Amino acid sequence: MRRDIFQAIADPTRRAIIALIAVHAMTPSALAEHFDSTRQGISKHLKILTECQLVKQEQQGREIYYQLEIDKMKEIDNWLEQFRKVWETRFQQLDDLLLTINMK
Amino acid sequence: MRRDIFQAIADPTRRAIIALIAVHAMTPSALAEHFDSTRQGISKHLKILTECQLVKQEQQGREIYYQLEIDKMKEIDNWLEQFRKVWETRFQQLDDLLLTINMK
DNA sequence: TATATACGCAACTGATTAGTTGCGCAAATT
DNA sequence: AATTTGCGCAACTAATCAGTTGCGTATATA
Repeated sequence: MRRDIFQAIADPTRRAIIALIAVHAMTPSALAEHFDSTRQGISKHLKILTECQLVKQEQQGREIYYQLEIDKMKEIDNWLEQFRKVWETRFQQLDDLLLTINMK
Repeated sequence: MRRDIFQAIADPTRRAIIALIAVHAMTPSALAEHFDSTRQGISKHLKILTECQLVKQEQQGREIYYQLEIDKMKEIDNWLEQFRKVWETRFQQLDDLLLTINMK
């Protein structure tokens, strides 16, 4: 069982679920209406999202509302940080190049 | 064959490859030395990374240098954009809350 | 109290995946 | 010219994954 964030967002259905519950919490049945698959299928995705703590549950009577743990999404942002440095450096290099050309 | 960026970065070995070649281009054999798997195993990962255009090749004699297409990484950043709005809103809400408390 | 609804869990299936070994080919070295 | 090195490709295997159907259980409604 790999079950990390990156594995969680690899599936397009899960990314769609994340986008939906980012707006407001939803039940598995409500979510399933947005997709072609069954409620159980969506539940499985929610289980994976829960296991890697991207999602938390809130029981209300017989309904369970799933909500996005927005802070967990920042982990992806943090991972991207190391590459942001690279693309800023490359941009700087392009900048330097343009400067050199202008100085000719 | 899914083969999109999110599927590409789902594998920890591929993320490690990306991090390595972000610094400078490397050959499959050189990359393989950093991992427990075989050169062919690494080549398979490079093939997936190439297919989703996260990586480009440059042949030099019999060696093939693989280089990161840093711009493609920005696609992940773009996807995160929609959630940045959410976490900024939540932050703003917390801010508003604190303001309300202070006003009491 | 009977019935409908919302859900999770378990078992199953077909597809995909990460990894392997074993080629063959082209470039470099001897 | 013979050998070594670097590589991609194909075939295979074991594991994982997305999705299904079929339960059981708890909550709500009639």
